[in-house]
Amino acid sequence: MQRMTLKMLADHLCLSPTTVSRALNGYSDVSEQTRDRVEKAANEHGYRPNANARRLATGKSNVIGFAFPSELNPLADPHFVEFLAGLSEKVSETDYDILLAASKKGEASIYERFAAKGSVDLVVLSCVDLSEGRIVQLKELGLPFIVHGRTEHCSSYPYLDIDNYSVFYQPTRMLVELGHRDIAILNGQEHLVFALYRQQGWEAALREQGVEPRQDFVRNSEMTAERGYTLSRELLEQKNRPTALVCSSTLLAQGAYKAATELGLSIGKDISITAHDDGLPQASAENMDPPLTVTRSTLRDAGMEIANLAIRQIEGAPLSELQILWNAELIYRSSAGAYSG
Amino acid sequence: MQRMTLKMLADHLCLSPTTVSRALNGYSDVSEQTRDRVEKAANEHGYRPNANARRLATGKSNVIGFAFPSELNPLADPHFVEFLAGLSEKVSETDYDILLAASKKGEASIYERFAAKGSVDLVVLSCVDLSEGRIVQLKELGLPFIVHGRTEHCSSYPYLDIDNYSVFYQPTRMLVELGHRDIAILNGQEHLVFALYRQQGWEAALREQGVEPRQDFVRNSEMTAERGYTLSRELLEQKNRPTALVCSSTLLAQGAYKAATELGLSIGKDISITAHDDGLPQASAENMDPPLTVTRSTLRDAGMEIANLAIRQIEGAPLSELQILWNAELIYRSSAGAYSG
DNA sequence: CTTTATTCCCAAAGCGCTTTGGAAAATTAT
DNA sequence: ATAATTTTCCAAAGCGCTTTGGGAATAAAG
Repeated sequence: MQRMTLKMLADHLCLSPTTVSRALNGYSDVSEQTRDRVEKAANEHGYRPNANARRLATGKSNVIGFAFPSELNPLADPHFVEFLAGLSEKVSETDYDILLAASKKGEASIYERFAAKGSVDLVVLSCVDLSEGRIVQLKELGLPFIVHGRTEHCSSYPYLDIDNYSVFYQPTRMLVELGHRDIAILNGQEHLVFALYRQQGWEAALREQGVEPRQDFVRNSEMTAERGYTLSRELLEQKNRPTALVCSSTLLAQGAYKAATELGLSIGKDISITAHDDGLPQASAENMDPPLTVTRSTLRDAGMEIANLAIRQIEGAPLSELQILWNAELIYRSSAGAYSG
Repeated sequence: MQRMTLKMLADHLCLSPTTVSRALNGYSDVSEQTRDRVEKAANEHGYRPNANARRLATGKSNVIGFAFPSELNPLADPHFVEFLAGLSEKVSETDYDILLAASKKGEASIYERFAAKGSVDLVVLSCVDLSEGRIVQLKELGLPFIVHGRTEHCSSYPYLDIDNYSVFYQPTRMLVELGHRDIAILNGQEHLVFALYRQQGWEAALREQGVEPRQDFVRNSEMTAERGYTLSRELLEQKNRPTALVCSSTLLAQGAYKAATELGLSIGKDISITAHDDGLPQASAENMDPPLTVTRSTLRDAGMEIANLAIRQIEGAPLSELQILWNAELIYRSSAGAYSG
């Protein structure tokens, strides 16, 4: 079966391709009557404009790109996958698509390709770290982008981020007020921006109460249950063990639960545990035993919002509307309790 | 900075666009000398043909599509993610891209869009189930596809699959020879084709030795550690419990290990456990304690091979070269042992 | 009834590439 | 020397769409 083209449809309707195109694209200079006729015929014949022809004509691809270096496969990280799920769910409600590109030669080469080939309108950046070369490169290439997260110079580009400072500030402060002094953190990898901000939030909350943050109570690692377990064992087996653990992910907290349990510590009594909850289905905070105190902000929502922002950016929204900071609220559950000296 | 076009490059070289295009595309009717000159200039100026223009001209998009219904998000399944990682890793070595599309209205609507818009050369199907409507639809649409897995009428389309019959036949047979009679299976969801074939392999291995397969020893479910745990508890707590468990995934086996351990059963002695090993990094069979006996065939390799096949298919390889069946070898480790009545 | 707006439609010119079908120049054959 | 090839290049015609810049009706205003 021959694919239906604009011209064929036009011939069929005894109209010019111009008019059919304009009718379908909602221009006002076509009568309602013809527009109806055109739309009906288009539906009947299952006509869809050829994507590539349209892209060539408009210079827009309606594609959102996502690149990653294949060695550090983000697909292996449930946090990232959850984000991507939100992104693609939202994008699929629109006429945009998502292009995935992995490369052994790093993202830089992909962006360069994207930019030169024009196969993508915008790229989404995630897992930003402190020395974010990608942003510089994308600016040079003139390839629009949106960042999930922020770097230091975030004022000049669109982003969506959560207030990571407060993500650790809030639970730490709460724990201090519950009487805890020895509060350790299980954080994400230290090159990641969010991890830095979270650590700062933790330090600030402690210092406010006159507690000097102990650097030996800081752990940075991949956010998996396994690592959470290992690091928690380390921390909790010391003689001067922390009485509370603030984790960057519910996965880390899962590991912490296991370690605490093995060491015979009662969670919420002998040891208080909190985490940031990204809404991973594999590690739901409320179903843990005991239920886990968290700051919550789901990655799925973030993915969806990034999709919104991306599309609005492509359609020309001003920068000011494309910089969003979400707050994560503290949800108290029984995994945290008063210090029992 | 203005994007470099073919025409600009041609002007710069005092050649016609035709010649430049043909030089870059390896046609033989351009002298080696000019070809060199063209290639050098193209590199210098970072010229890449505009993807959309090329697509329009050639009618090929160089894009491999992947669709999924957004409610049943395959990204949540580590098995699928591992497959996708392999796929994208391989694809990224070529000039192809991967388009991801999620839809609430099911894959059907996506394929229809893909076909009508011409945004994709081929789609990859995975998680095929018995009543595979997608295949019928794609044939009708004339949209090329390749299947990871098979259905019953697999002779007419390209696929890559592993011999799932033997995936369960081999370990079951081995277990029977070790003296086991009561062998239960923890299989994938029953609507999935691979689960069916595996079950048949299990049944055959039992019947060959005169053991009638017990239907109450069959469990079908999502392949997660949690489900593996629950189902194993169920099975092992019965009075007439199975003495061996054959699992469809190392994740299920992880759950089985936990259940067995909790019930005080020594793995490899009181209870033998085997699994199919998809090569998930989260659940490595050799690192389990005791090391897990498996049939192994990694999903990452499958993803890479599907990428190869997809591209060869697009480039016109005959069907006969595009139907591949892999065997999964049995790797014996100490999680399985002789029946100790 | 003319003039000025409005409404509705379309011819033609691209978008940036590939491909077809020669043509000119350089080689080889006669 | 001319004729027959071979080599090397290019003009022009698309691919299927959007957009520009009118033009022919029709309606409103003078």
